[in-house]
Amino acid sequence: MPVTIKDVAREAGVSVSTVSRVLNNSKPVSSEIRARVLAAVNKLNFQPNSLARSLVLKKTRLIGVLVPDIANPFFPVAIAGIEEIANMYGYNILLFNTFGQIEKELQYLNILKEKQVDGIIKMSTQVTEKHEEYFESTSIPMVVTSNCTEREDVPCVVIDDVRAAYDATSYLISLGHKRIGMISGPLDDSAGRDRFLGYQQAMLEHKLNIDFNLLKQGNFKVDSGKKAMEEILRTVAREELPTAIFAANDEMAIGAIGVLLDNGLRVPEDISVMGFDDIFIAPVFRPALTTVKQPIYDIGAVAARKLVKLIEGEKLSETKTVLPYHIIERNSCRRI
Amino acid sequence: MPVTIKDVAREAGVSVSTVSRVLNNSKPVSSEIRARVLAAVNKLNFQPNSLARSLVLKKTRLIGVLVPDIANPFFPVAIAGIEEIANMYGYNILLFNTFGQIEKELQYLNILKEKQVDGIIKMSTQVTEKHEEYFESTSIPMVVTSNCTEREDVPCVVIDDVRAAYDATSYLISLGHKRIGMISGPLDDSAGRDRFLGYQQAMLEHKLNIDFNLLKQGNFKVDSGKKAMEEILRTVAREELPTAIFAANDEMAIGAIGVLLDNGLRVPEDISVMGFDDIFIAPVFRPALTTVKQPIYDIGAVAARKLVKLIEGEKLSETKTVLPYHIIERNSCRRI
DNA sequence: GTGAAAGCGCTAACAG
DNA sequence: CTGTTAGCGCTTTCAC
Repeated sequence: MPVTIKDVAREAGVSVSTVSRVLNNSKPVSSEIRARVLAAVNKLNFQPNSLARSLVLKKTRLIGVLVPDIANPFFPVAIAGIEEIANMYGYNILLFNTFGQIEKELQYLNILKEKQVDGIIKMSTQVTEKHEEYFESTSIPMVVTSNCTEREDVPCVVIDDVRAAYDATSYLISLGHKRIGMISGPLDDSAGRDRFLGYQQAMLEHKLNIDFNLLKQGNFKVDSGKKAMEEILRTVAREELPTAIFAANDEMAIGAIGVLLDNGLRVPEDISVMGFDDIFIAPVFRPALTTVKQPIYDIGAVAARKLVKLIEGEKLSETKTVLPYHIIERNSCRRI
Repeated sequence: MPVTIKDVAREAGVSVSTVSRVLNNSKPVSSEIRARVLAAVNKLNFQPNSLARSLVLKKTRLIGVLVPDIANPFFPVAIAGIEEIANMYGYNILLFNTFGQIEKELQYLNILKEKQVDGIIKMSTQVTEKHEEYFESTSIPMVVTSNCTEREDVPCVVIDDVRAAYDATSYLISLGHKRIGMISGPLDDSAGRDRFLGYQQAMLEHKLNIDFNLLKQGNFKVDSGKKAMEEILRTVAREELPTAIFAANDEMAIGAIGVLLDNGLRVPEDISVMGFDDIFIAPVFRPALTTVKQPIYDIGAVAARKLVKLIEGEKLSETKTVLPYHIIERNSCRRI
């Protein structure tokens, strides 16, 4: 039913190869014939079938993107960055939400292979043995973000989460805080683990005691931040409360602040709270969130740029790109 | 290089059609041969090339999704709904960010056609003549959200934005407010237009004056809410200030509240602010946002369900699905 | 410059 | 039940 290259050829009175040539500018075609072909294309409103094209070219101009949780405000921004660059180079995005489930991710990785995507961007979460197998078994270029593996051959774009968390914690310490709690992310997630490591490192290095009662693990969502804070409030005596809380992301920080406020505690007067990411809400939240700003959009954009290079066989100037972060001082932390 | 169905056939000592049959369970195959084929598939780690498959089947199991702005927290949640249902039925998502630009959207629509997607979900923004042409020219099933057209044949899933905005405004009125301003969305966006209409309707019906100085247009982003509020503050005398502001979405409401707070005005004591959408931040924001809750995830899920039905030739029980909304009373609006 | 024909990897008649 | 074969719509040698 749809019009094919054959129809165009017939209409223009030429061969299909000629049509293909003018469509792709792959070989010189006399201007007279070119015009006839173009006219036919227009008249029939022909649109090439990219499946057929891809099948012979072995190129789909498709990039698979795996995110753990698209509803987490971090990822849409990164995806926007990916999309923008990908589009610029003529690639489109096949999106998969893994819910952080490793089996789902593996399953999707297989689908991506079947769909013959030209490349894959895998955002955060862990890299398991199964992944390693996958890396071995396929030659689809892949770049990962927020999580460099030990494998030298898998390019990645990250920030230095450990150092960022170290700096954030040190910032809190420089403000005079000594009892600093942390609401961490899941420890099987690299960002979760690294940020916890950074916190630990800073505490240790400053000879500050880590009170395990002030340590809670969340899942990067608002609710888990709430729960963590509630638990701290419930289990820790008033006078033992931390003077500062470092949350592994802004969402959890916001959840924690809500609970604090609801319990008549003031932020930052009674307790300082520091976030991580600097999502859109951080500057407008009250108190405006003191946080670690990640170049979220750029993470996506750089990953996409890297992947495109990889796909097109260019050399990467560096396989691991570390992007800068900044501590943004706002109003949720105070000097004591 | 990659292993094809031919390789499997050779390995198993059967014909390609037999391999195809066991892979698709399309025809009975003796269990002995089936086992041999499966063994070969495993041994060679064969993965069918879905391009070739799609080319002959004329079915890609791909759904194109067009969103105006993936960074707007509304859409990721809707996308999650789409993804979940689509996946359940074996479809994957091709994502496009249109930035609200109509030409970009049209361009993407063409790409989707070339990519032979089985269906399209188009979220919000307008439906122009060009779109109409597109609808005419293609037979790809499409469902639109947040924006029903006059075309009876294009299924959609929406909430009644006019009535929701009407109810929201009436709610404010019922609280005793008379000077109610509005920060609307772009009027060429259906949600923007309808919500403004609903506001207008409620005001008129309650014989309340609409002060044009209290009307500002934003673009659904936090910053535009800020700007709108700043402008109102700058141009309107203190004693003429509205007692309530209705923002066309939560982001703008949050932006507005920030400006109010920064200017020493209290929310809701001095000015009430009502939002729309109930994005994740609404309940945790301070003051917790009084808003109109849309079933965001469901909008995506229902749209996807509808589209799948359409693709698979099932009858739709209704072409237009109107989902319920609810006014959520929290702390950003007060009775005066 | 242009056309004929092979083939990308798979499915689905059509025979047997 | 199983194999042979003809395409799906396109690109690309290879001749002319």
